[in-house]
Amino acid sequence: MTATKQIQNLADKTFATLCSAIITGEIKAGSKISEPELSAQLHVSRASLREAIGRLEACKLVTRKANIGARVISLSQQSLLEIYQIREALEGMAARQAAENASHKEITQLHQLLEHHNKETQKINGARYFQHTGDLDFHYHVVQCSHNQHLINLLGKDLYHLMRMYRYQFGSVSQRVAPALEEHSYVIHAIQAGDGELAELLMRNHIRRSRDNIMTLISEPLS
Amino acid sequence: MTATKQIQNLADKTFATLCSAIITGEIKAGSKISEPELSAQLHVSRASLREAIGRLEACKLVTRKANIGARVISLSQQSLLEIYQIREALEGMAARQAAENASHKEITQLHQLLEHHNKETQKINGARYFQHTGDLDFHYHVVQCSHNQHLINLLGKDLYHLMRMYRYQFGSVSQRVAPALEEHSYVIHAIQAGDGELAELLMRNHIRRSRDNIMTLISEPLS
DNA sequence: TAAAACATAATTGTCGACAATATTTGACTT
DNA sequence: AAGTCAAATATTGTCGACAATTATGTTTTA
Repeated sequence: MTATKQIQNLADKTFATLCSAIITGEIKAGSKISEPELSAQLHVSRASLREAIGRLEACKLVTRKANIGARVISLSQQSLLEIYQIREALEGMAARQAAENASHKEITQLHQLLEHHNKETQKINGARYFQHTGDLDFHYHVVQCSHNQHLINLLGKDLYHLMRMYRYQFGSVSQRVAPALEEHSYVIHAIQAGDGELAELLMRNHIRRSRDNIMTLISEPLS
Repeated sequence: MTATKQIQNLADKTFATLCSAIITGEIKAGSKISEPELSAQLHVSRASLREAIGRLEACKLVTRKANIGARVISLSQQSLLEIYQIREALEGMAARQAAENASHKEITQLHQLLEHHNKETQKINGARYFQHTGDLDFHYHVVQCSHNQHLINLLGKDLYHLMRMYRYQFGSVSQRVAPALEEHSYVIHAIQAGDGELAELLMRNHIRRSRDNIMTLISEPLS
């Protein structure tokens, strides 16, 4: 899909490893990160490890205190709410700019993506598939269409990991797969029509509904 | 004003030093960063320096390529435009949440800040003062009032330095100090009234006007 | 003369060791 | 027995050195 990962240094690989481990919960949320322990476990020097930890801090997956060390962030409903509010603002703007800047080719790809997701969700376990990759995929592509490089970096590199972490660890499979897909369709049509104002409005509504859904699921744990 | 800077390690200090140097243009935009040179100049080991550079990368002041090194970002009109668009979305949301969450005390402080800025701009060179610190100050405080910690970090720690860099190096003194102060006043009143919808709208308009002003000044350099 | 290939120099990446700080352990006092 | 202080231990911060990669400059060749 995207360009193949170019050669990367040890710190990059270590960052990728830790990133997955934190997102999936293999390294527990709220736990302390021990440099000697991890450095031995990953067969990496502390220097490379520390650089990796620095990047984890940059994308908000860990917090660091001087002379004390790094901790994986703790998940909370409040924090998740804040992230959704930021996404509403940022992805709303992304949708607006996508309507202004997306090429014909990109719009075609958006339609294809939507169709692909529709087919996938008809299969068994489609809901889960959609929840874990499909939805983020759609949002990712809309952001790309904005052609706003700062926005792409902010959402794609900084907030993306956080969102995935919450999906993995908080993530009950959503009951609103069908409505979400329909809302995606509306957004795409507004983008295709070049109506930035409408695209922003629809995207914001979509994210707000998604947020409300998650929040009620969390505050009333049913299982 | 804010809490006094607590004890910090060498990497922190080095980051602060480089941050200023880059923002003010002492280290020229687009120039390459030589680790041996800087490490000797600042009397700091390369390890500490590299950690500082990592943080510069995190707040987008430098870009890094594997095995090649770090470069200070290049300033461009396009990039500045993108930053303003992100600020419009993010600070609009901040104003909305400030209207919902700000305490009476914080609102009083906003009024005091506005009054202070009004007085300052009546003095000689007030326009320059306002341009370089006052305006950012107001926006900073509104963001604080949102009580959204993620938003505060994103705007305050990540985007703040970038904005200052553009102000310093692109920054002709604005001709719209008075209108800007008036717009600030409107935003504060909406926040005080608890009208989030209006506060967001007013803040977005304010930032958009500020953006348009800068953009025309840049594309028609008058001096 | 221009371009390719090689050798040299400089820069970034990686590592282990030492110093400074924080945490734990344990003895001692009240 | 509980609390406090001090020594001991472990963790983070900092450094200089070596390895790998990239940039430079020279020579060789078409």
